[in-house]
Amino acid sequence: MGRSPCCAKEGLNRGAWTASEDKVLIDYIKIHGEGKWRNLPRNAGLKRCGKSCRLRWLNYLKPDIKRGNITNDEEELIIRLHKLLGNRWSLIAGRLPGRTDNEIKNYWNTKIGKKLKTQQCQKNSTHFNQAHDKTGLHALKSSGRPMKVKGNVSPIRTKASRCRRVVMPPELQYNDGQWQTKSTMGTSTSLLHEFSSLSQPIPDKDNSTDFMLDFQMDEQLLSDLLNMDILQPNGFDNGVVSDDNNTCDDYGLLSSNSSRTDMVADDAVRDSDLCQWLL
DNA sequence: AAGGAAGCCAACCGCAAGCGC
DNA sequence: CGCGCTTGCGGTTGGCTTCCT
Repeated sequence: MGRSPCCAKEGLNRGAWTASEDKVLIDYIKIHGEGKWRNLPRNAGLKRCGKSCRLRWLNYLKPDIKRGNITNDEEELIIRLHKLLGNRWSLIAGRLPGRTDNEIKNYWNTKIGKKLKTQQCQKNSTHFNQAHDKTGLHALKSSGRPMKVKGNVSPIRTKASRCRRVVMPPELQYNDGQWQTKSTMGTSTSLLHEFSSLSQPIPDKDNSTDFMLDFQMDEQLLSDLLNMDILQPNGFDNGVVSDDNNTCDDYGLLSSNSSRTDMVADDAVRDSDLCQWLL
């Protein structure tokens, strides 16, 4: 038998939505509400796939969607949340009222990621210049637009991952609801610094910054996380060694598959819990 | 002025979680 | 418990716009 396709591919409109299609969708949802996306197109008389209707509504037509430029405050928040959550755009969007995950994802891919990469490359260039002066790696136009560079510059490729395992350095112990160093057993606040200095790259090149996902942390630690300077390489990722192709790894622009990490605290926190902390 | 490169963003695609039966 | 369906998510694509040479 098999599963029926989400929508019949034939006879459906594709591409950009027209104003009349938008109106039909809006009118239908006004009356019947959201949901039942699969049946919506047929009931509403739209020649669109249900997924397409849902996407159009959620990303564009929904009344509470905020249009217009991302503000500096929003950008700062996105950066911090991304540092904490990785490419979990829906969670990030949940903290930005009126913004959609798609919008934030696009904004990240086109603006923030690039900006951070540029800044890091500029920073690296002071060390990199002497040895790699001819690579053009950090070449920038005066306008700030990156020059076309041949060579080993990789595009930013982030990968979403559902972190189920957390790597903790052996120096840390979980004690009374906190991670503490064996040496100091300090508070979670001081721990942040301790942890930063202790974190090391995983031998099999796991440069992930998302190892903190699903990690059980108290509010104070979360506050520290959100207030960390994203451009401070000595954050979580201190000591992370960039591989040959990715000079900006230590900003968390590249995440990795959590399955490669060793387990210490499995399933410590679910997404919903993380959301609770963020609220 | 024109052609190509890069930027931008809406939309699509495939996968997986969650749910009901 | 297993299966199928629905929904949501994140990565990718395609086309229009803007910028640069």
